[in-house]
Amino acid sequence: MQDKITKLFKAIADPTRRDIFHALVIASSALSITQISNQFEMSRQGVTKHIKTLEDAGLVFIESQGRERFCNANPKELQEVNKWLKFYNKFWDNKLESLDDYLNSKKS
Amino acid sequence: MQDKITKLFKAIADPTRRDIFHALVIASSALSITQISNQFEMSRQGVTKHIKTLEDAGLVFIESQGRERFCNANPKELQEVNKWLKFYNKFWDNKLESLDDYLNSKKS
DNA sequence: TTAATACGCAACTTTATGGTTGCTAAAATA
DNA sequence: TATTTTAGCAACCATAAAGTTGCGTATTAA
Repeated sequence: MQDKITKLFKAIADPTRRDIFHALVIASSALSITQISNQFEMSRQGVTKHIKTLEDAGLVFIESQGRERFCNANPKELQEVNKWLKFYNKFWDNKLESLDDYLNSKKS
Repeated sequence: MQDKITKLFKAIADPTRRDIFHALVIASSALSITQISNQFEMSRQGVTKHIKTLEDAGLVFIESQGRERFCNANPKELQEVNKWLKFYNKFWDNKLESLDDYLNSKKS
């Protein structure tokens, strides 16, 4: 339905999902769905949906253990965002050499 | 209604808007609404809406000249995304020192 | 001054998104 | 075994988002 990078951008475009993701990143261990939803003023189902979105985007992975599902952040996936940004960095970064490089590569 | 960073993330979460933004970044000069919409298989109004979203996010600024409205990319605004990413970089970057720094700063 | 061009505004349609509740099933506990 | 806990699934609702068409208006060109 949607390409990977779009899924990723959409996942982090929602403030609640950024919060959930952040909670998982700074957590010292994996958190169950219930543990996460207790931290938010929202139904468990609402949280579950957000986690599904994060999972689809590759930002979260889940390990089932008995009846519980432990969620882990996968911040490495944000490298994709970083890659996307990299091209545009040339246009605002202080390292103007990069822009030069880009312009030269365009000519050749 | 929405905070700045959310607007920014939502703006770049749409593939068409990323395309429009990209077209503006690599354009050698500012492009009018009509010039942009000619590059897309979409009505001019559709493009106008996207540009409004990009403008609200600070990614595009417009200079009116007569009956025309010339659009310019403002890639510098992506610094905000970069800032947001920076925190999570610690968790996947090769520079593990940064992670160390972070963990130490947590303890103290 | 007439005609064409560039554009905004408003209304409307469709589909996505964010969220809810109710129910069911599996696993853990008493 | 009976009960509580954890969580998925499905249906539903409200609002937002993506896109369209039609129309009015200012500016430029003929």
